[in-house]
Amino acid sequence: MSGDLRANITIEEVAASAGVSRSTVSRVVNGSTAVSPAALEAVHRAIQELNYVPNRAARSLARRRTLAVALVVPEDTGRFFGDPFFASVVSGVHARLRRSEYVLTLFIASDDPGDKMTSYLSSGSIDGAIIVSHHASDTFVDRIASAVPVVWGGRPVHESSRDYVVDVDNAAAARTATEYLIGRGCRRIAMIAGPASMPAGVDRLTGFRTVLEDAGLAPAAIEDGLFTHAGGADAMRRILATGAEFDAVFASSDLMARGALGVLAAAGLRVPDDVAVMGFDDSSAATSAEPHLTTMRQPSFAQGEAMAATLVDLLEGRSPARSTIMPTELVVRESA
Amino acid sequence: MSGDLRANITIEEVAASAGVSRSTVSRVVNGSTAVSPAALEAVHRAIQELNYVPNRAARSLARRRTLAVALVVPEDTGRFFGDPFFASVVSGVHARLRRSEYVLTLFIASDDPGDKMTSYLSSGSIDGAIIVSHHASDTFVDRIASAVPVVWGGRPVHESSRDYVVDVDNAAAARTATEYLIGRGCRRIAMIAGPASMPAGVDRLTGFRTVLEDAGLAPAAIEDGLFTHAGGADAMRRILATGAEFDAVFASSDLMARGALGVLAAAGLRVPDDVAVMGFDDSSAATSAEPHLTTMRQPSFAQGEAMAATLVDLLEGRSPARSTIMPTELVVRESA
DNA sequence: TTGAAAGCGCTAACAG
DNA sequence: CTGTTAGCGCTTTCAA
Repeated sequence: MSGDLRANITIEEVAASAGVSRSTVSRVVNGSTAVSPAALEAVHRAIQELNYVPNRAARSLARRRTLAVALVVPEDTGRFFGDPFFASVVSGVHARLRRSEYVLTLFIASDDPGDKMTSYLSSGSIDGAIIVSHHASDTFVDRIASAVPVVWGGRPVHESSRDYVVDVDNAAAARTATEYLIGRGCRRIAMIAGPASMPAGVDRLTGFRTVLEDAGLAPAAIEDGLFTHAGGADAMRRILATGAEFDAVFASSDLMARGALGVLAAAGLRVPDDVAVMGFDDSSAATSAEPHLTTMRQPSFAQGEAMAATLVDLLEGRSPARSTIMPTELVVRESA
Repeated sequence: MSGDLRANITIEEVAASAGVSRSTVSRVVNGSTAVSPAALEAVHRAIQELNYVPNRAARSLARRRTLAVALVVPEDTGRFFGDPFFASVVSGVHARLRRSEYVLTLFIASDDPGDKMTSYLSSGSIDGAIIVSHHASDTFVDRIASAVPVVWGGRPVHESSRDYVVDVDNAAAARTATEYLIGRGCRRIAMIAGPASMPAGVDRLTGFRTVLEDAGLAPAAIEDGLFTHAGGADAMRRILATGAEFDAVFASSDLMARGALGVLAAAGLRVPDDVAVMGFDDSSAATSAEPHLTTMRQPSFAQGEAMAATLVDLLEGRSPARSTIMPTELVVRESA
């Protein structure tokens, strides 16, 4: 059993069964139009009957493509896997890829220049990559982007004209969130921001600041929550420790908001009565939080699908949009 | 750029450069011993100089193997990605695979009998699989296991003599945890268990019950927390709602324990003063919880490595142990 | 519209 | 120990 070949039927057998040549079978499999209806029909029947599935290695070899794309995850896997937002993005990527001929390989990238990453990439193990969560300090992303076509989930730290990106308008979304808080009567709003090394973190902070400024308000506090649960909790503790007064906290991710919630509860503060809490993402963390989070929804699954679709288009020679901006939406629940 | 071939050098060029035949190069690449020191040396130099990396599709085609293994994730991705325990397992799997010739593909499996999963598996897209988080109701696992060699992370629901599994002694670990709680003076212990459809959930519950029985104690309550954060919180609420008295709660995972912690705090109960809380896993959730969780450590990264190692051995014709039981360890922090 | 033929880059007998 | 010889299963000119 171990590793041996399942005697799959080949294109040759399909051809024989359909009474045509290999070439013709190949043509119908690959959707060429130059096939007579009769042949088409015969081949389809043969494929059906024999349950033919093309051998991917052979195709790959002949076409000089790997038919695989990588989902690039930073070596610090907790950063990625810890956030339910990404679970949903991955589902979307997978869903779209499933309808394509590409498989999704998991690629945990490290910044160690000594690792075999580059040789892996250039050995043609991958036709393209989707890079989702990266910091300014991650140098591996450049190595990857220079080796294969890349689609970015969220605008990259170093933007270049060759980039393809799927994103939301983070600044606008943060503005909407902040305006909601102000509309609700909050005046001393603290922010638990994402790291300054990540575009999403920066853009949301910018949106927040803009609205506050326009309203003639000053941030009650701003702390980096690292986009993690623990980081959000720590940030909340730091804000509490400063003794600053605040009637709301806006966290750049639901995960951080949930971390903050725990600290707030431990400090005896009521949400939303004493302090309103606003999240971002509308990931499953929003509804697993207590109380449920008011948040800005990102269409995570659709974002994943869009990333995959963009990459597939790119690899198949079509010309996808360089930038796909997905809509966000305010979701009001209990926390604010 | 899109999808085109990077003109990689081939085995032929290496052979020419080294002054030997393709076969000899192939032999050294594949570690055959039957090569003269001189040839070995020459080939190695040529490989180095030319920066040769074998084409994986060609190898795959010739060897009739895909050189890819799948990490099987249940369609409900949140179940998997939401738990930091798995982030660590995946890292371990990846780390081990990196030293092999296999790539890791992500395979989101569904129970939909109509999907193309089976044809995917039998089209030889994968040489083997690692299945990590599955319920009794997941039927896809059987389809996978009957198509390719499988290594189970945690004993499978339906055990068969052909299985290879990497696990911890869940019952023993739960016993240790429970004994610790009793030793600490707790007498009314509630449990937030994993689902009855998952072996790990069942085994831990069994361990808990055994110790209680031996001590002449009865469980204060038992609720299913679904191995999720939200499920843990809900379970805690249910326990609170019954009005049962308890001085400790033992959760089958850190994630559930953290969910419970939030509810406890909201209810005004002090941990560990009013109630001791014990987790399981020692994942990052243990230290992102407030207070930090006392828990049973599982060597998650090593478990991942062991799973991958077992699968690689299997695929390469070696005979790995059918069962690898990894050690657990009590980690005392603040919560109990 | 179709088939023949020539590979894609590598492995694996089989001789020698 | 090493080279020769066949493929692995599919795509893709090139003629017909």
